[in-house]
Amino acid sequence: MKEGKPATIKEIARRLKISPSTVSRALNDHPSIGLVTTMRVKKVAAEMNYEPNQTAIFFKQRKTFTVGVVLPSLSEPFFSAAISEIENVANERNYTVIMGQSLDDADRELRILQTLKTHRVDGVLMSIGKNTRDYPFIELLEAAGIPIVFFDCVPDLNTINRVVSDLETGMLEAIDIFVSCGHLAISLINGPVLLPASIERKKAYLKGLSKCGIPFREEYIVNTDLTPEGNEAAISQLLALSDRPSAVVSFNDYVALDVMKTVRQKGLALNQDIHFISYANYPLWKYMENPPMASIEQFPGEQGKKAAELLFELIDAVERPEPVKVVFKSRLVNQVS
Amino acid sequence: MKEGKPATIKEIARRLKISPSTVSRALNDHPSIGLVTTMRVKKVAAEMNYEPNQTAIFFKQRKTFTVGVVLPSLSEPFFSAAISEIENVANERNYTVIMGQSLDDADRELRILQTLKTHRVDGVLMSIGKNTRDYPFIELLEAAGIPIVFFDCVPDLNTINRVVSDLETGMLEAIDIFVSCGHLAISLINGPVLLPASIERKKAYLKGLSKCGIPFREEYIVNTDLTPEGNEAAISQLLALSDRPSAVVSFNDYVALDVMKTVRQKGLALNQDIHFISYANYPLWKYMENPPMASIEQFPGEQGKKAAELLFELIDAVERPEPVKVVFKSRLVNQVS
DNA sequence: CTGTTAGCGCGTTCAA
DNA sequence: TTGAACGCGCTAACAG
Repeated sequence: MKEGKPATIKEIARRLKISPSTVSRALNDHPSIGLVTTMRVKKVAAEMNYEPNQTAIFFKQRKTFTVGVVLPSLSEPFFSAAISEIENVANERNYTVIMGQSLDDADRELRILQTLKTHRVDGVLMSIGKNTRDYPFIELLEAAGIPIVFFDCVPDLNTINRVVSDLETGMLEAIDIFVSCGHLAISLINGPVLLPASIERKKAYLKGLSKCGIPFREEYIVNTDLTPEGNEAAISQLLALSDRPSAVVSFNDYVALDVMKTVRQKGLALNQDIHFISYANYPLWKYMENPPMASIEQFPGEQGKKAAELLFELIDAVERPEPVKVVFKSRLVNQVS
Repeated sequence: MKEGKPATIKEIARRLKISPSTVSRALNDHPSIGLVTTMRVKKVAAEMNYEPNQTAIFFKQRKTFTVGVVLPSLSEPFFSAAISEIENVANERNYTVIMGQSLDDADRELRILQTLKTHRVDGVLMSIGKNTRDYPFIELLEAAGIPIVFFDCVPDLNTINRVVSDLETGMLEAIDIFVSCGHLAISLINGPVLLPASIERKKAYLKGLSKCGIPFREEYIVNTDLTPEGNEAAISQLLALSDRPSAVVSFNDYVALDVMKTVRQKGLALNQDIHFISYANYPLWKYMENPPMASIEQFPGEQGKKAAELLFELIDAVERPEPVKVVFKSRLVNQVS
């Protein structure tokens, strides 16, 4: 009944006048231990309020049953949806999850990875920050034999495991539906020019146009730095055109929110004078009076889940397998009209 | 250069033909080691790519520099805002954060706490689930000497450390502003009757009414189970009244979203026929065409931050201090009119 | 089936 | 200023 320090194997061994290893084996249901002694040991263990000292076990087994998750932000809906699923998968397998947020700061990101390494996590899930240019952490973890799976925002390398969304499919669908509604002046409000995510969107946009036989007009692509001001500037630029677009695909729902607000303020009618589709499928559209025509869903939860499952495969693998690439096709959802 | 296993203290000792303990001390800048040897040791350590084995250190020091965070859900904006701040505080102090989500399942919640205990976390931050009726985990952690700080959704006990929001202040402000706008028929859409959060809201609502000299009408309080259907039923009930309310305080923004949608569908004009204020301050109101009049902010980030700081004080404390209770006054924000 | 011994990597006495 | 020895709690190799 002494609540002070939890009992150790040694103590319960002494109490039963048997050896510590027998106790250890009994507690772990080792086949070579007699049923009776196993029972006796377990009984006394319970009485003495025994709890295995995991830190000792981690130390001995060289395994921590812990995975690290590194994300740009924990409060962003996309990532919190992902991490929620990741926690689920880990929980099922009796792993714990350590998390860190880089806040798009490459130094902080690296520091977190360092910490995870010294904590001897068994694996890492990661989505890199916007400002991460090179990836020293890859060989850092590689050298320590810690498998890593990237998702969503991933380094552009073929040598790594990654789960990403294919932004093209959704974009093609979006343009298709715009065209089938009679729109020909279709614009793209893209993110920062250099961002891989922007480049991919632009490529998909161009492909979508050409598939529908719509000529590309340079002035129909504008960029935003993703700040509210940038978003507003971007839409203003489009609206100022002599033949302003009647349909717009925007970088993501956050951009769309700003943009649509500006449009309203300028006295234009949403879903009438001008129509929107954007990436991300913010879950609240359904409550709005004039939501975008549709959203391009990227399935953050599913991505996180898949990435986690992949990671656990790697952790359990004996041989290091070839790098895996899993692609989630983005899809148009929430069509309102 | 062997990338296989990281070097150990022993190895670098052998390489330098000195004792492991000297190496250990040198690495930790022990004052009693000569400057030269310290330098030599550090140099060789770097060469051999030495990394301290944290699991060994945790084991020996009986300290893991890890805190656990247990929340109902990781994907809910309120909690992800909190956890983001918690991670920040922990990161500053070189602690890592393990997290688990209970999904309002009391069993899962308990299991997570068990896990945290066996992982020997140095402290726990927790917001309990809606279905948690009793708190076996409190003495569980108590017995293990693990300090715990509750926040937001906390057990109703005086013996625990907790950070909570005072729901009353915001409610009083809300009713005040409603009244000053000429509303007398002020209604409350509350959550489940038994939920402490509901009870508190009701109490505040009654107090607010009486402060303004408005008689309480039983039929002006309705309850929802917080599902979309429940929310819709609640508002329908109010709208069906012969003298329906012109102002409504709702349990939270999610309820308000459903409710306002229903109101729109019934052809009533938001912010004209009927006005809303709700708890939680969902960050997207500013984008909506007809947002609620105001929101009652509960400061999730600040709560999380404060709770984390409190926890670290407890972790560092030598003596176990008296239970602390910190209250964040809720406040009306985002007034549109 | 069970006990003995050894050691994981580190910090920390105690002696020199 | 340094080294030798020990032990944290547990598991595993090797006896018996």
